[in-house]
Amino acid sequence: MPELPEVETTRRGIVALIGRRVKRLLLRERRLRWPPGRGIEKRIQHQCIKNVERRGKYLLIRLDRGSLIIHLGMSGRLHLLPGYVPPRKHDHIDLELDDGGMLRYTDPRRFGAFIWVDGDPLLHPLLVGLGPEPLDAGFSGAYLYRVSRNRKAPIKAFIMDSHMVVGVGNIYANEALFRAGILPSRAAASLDPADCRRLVKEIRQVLRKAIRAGGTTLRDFSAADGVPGYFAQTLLVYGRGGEPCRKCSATLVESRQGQRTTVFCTRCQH
DNA sequence: ATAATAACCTGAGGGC
DNA sequence: TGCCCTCAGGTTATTA
Repeated sequence: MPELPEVETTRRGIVALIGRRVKRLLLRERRLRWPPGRGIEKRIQHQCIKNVERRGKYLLIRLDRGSLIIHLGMSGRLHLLPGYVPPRKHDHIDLELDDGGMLRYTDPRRFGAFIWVDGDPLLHPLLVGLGPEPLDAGFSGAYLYRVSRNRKAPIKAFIMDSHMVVGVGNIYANEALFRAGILPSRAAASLDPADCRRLVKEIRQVLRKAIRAGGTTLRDFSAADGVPGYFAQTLLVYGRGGEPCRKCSATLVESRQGQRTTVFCTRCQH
């Protein structure tokens, strides 16, 4: 479900947690992609929430003596509720606050994660090897050119690899490659410095615009207050296979690349 | 080390 | 209405 813009939208929707205190954690289902550690309920109880951050597609909720690492997987959502609401199917975790509010974690497919860590969350094995944030200065054309040398993998798979750069999922990989005029199937190493500069520029731009729009809502994504994202109206290729290219009117081609639907224009992308 | 595939899950939608 | 198939915004583990 969520790529970087949707996770960032979620983060902004839950910053109101800061300064509030945990009354208790209610775990109805612990069979997630990475299960919450044993004893998480006891460890988090009565702690004050200090900050709400994001690293790639991970949300980091920092408390007095430790942090929550939350990943939404494909179908995860977080909702900040002002008071008690009866839980529905797939409402796996409630973080109850001492003022009566609660943060509810919902995830039908259970590909997500809700983990407690005592130490620095950035040193957790899931986070420690991650590539640069795409909106930080460390993600530059020069960087992409350097790390893609001798890499035969398709450039689309390459930019979706979180060890190269975080936050780029299937929607925005398709969109950025179209905007940069680069075919998704090209070997990463075949990009020259100008290609890399263009691609980095378009990745950054499309992510920034999507954040501004509140993310992309295709089926079920919404911000923590329930408001959907509006970036779907801006998508140029994703979900448009067989339809005319918005730049040149040629029919967009849809194929499958590494189990992922890939859409591109053979006239605009080379 | 790198690249390709399988695996983890549930739900929605299409064809019959 | 039901059954079977495919697909879905992610990531790791396993295999060559």
